[in-house]
Amino acid sequence: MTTTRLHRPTHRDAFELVGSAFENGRLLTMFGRCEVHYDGRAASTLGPGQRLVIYKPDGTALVHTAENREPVNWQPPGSTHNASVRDGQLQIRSTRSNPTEQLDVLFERVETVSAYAVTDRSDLKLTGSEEDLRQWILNQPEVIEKGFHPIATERQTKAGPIDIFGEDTAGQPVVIELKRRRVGPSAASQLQRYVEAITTELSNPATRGILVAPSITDRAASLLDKWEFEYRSVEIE
Amino acid sequence: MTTTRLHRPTHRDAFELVGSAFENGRLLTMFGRCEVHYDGRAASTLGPGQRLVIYKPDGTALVHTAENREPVNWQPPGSTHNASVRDGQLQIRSTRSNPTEQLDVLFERVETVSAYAVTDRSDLKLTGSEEDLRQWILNQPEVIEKGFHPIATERQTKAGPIDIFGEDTAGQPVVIELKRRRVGPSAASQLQRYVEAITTELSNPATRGILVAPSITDRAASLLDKWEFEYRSVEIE
DNA sequence: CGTGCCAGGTGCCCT
DNA sequence: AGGGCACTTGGCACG
Repeated sequence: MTTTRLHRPTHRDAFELVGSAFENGRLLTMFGRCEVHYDGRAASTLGPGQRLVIYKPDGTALVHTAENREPVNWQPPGSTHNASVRDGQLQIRSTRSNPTEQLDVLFERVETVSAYAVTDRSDLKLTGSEEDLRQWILNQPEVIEKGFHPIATERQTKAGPIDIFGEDTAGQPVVIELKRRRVGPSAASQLQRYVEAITTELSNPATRGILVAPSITDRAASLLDKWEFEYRSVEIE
Repeated sequence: MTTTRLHRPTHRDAFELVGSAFENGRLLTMFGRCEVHYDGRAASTLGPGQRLVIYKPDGTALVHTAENREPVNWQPPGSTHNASVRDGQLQIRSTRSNPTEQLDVLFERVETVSAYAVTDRSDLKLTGSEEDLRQWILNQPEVIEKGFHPIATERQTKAGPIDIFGEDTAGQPVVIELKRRRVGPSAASQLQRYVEAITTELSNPATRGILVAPSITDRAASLLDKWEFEYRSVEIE
């Protein structure tokens, strides 16, 4: 049996199903009126209301309202779930350590519980990431400039890894920072840290910095300007 | 009736329920074997497998597997959902514009569909945010240093808004950047941009920069060192 | 609307 | 385990 469902169960019945779902590694969804208390990295309280609550076999807990992509409360993977019935409420506590945090969902009334056995899966293939942008540039270095020669990706520096490190026709070092979408000041600062690290490491003040992105804000542009860095507009394919 | 459920429905029956759920602003959950295609800011394909799919009345779509907090695929709020039956599959397409993107979920088999009417709600109260940290410091400026005098929060500069702007006992300007958790190089750079903006604006090279956070990485510390900025360790309460 | 930035960010990879 | 960073980041507040 791959699916077990209860409609308007007693707390005791819901408790039984929830407990066995946790034991057997089922994916669990619950809908009902509940309040939620979180304490850990921050602390929060969510007053009574109807929510969709999801418990995953990997320890994830999600509390969803009718709005937004983000759960209003959650617990990350690696947590352990525990159900109990007390004071006329079905309480489900999700706990983890490092950092220590716990999520309590207290159901006043459970409308629906469903437990699913998830066996069949396959992985996501995604294109259009920064990694794809990098491959595209490595295959056609001339989109940076004529004669640009890539030497390494993820080249390590004291300031962190450079997306693409290379040389121009004059043999001068070139530091390239890639972004798959419109960038602001932080990307310019990031490039600056890398260029400075390379400049110091190679003792070569002629090191160039190039920011590659589909577009750029005014503030980012003036930062590049100040540091005499360059910008290449590259549309994501 | 607040909840409608179908177990192993025909595509036609599922289509009817899904369509009316979209029309009536219901919260919808579906579990079944499906494949997913996304095209928009990036592009992705998810091969056949069992997933939990959620459609919210605000236009959100979420495709969850049995692992992780994040949906494997999704569509943000503001999208519109549309169901159809074709080629023996139940297709649900979620579309939005600006940016243009679309998500197709193709159910080969629907195990369960549930539509919930969500009427009862209340809002989240959260404590321990950066805003709380700011208020805590404004109430006790001496945690920064004896005689520190806050003048403004969110003070605007050419580089962006300063968390707390103030003066020390010598009357010198002080720029404070707050972080609620351990910080890396980007926070140091952020502080640097603000201090430079203030230094320029006030023509006062004695402007001080202070980073306030529970802890700090080595790289961030050496950046602060280089720029002669200071660091105050403040535990979140 | 775009710009900028926080988030209980999450997830991935690397050391 | 910690560091650094990308992410279809999402969400908010402000100009």
